[in-house]
Amino acid sequence: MEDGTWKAPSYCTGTDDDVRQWDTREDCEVRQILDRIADKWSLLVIALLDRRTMRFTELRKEIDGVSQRMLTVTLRQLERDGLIKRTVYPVSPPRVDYELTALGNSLQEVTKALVVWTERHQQEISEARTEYDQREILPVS
Amino acid sequence: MEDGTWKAPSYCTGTDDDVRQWDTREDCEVRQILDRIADKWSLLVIALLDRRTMRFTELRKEIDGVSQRMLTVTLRQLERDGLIKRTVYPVSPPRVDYELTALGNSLQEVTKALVVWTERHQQEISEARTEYDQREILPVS
DNA sequence: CAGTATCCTCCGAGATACTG
DNA sequence: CAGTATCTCGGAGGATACTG
Repeated sequence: MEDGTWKAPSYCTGTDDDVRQWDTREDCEVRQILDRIADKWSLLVIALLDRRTMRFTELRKEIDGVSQRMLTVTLRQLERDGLIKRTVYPVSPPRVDYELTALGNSLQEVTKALVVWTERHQQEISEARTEYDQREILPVS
Repeated sequence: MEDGTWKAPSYCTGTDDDVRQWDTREDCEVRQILDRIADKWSLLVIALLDRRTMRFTELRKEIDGVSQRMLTVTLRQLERDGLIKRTVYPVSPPRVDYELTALGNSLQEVTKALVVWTERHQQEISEARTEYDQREILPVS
């Protein structure tokens, strides 16, 4: 941080069997970016913008439960991180379009895999929970 | 919810060009699971358990900043979701091992991709932020 | 329409103390 | 060692009102 020395990537890629060494320091960049991506709304926004341009109100309508403020905050953060592009048309009433950048699109492919995984395994998770909860009720034989 | 009717998958897989229709309802299962996975510590725990068995204190040492309580809570949730297996050895002092289940391992592959993406693009994000912040300081020409 | 600007609430998460 | 049991607090996020 204080000097300009090269910092090794935190997720070291050695031999294929050794891709496991983590930088889990609280202040490391990966943790920070991950926290941002994995927040309450970002994943949803990124998924919805997949190969689509959307306006503010469109996004608001699609994402159940998001407040005006939080959608704005989320969009600003994503824009700041270079993941989405915000285009303002100087017309009245105002019109603002949001779309993924190339960077955002590459992230979208990864997060989509996460969503698809969740879709595909929600049943298993649901069953595991039921089983776990029943064990809790009857801990004694 | 109240009836037993079949609910279509929220992430509809129609033709390959149409994989975009989301169920973004607040109470939908995918949102709930995603919120769980994307919480502050789960991703870290899952990544660390990649092809490894670890004890409680080991995990605590590896994950910078996690409190005893939050590690316990996180591990319990992951166990409940069927993602990790908890093994208690009845010895003194107690010994508890944590490892991924098959389900947990399949998730790990997906989340690893997310971490790798973050690693690979942190520089770009960092630069985008700098540029954005400088635009903010000088909004006028 | 697409936002800001405030105010306020709630609970995720940390700190601390205790235990089988 | 591997946890529980409490208490506490900051800040993420919601509600509402206003505006270019």
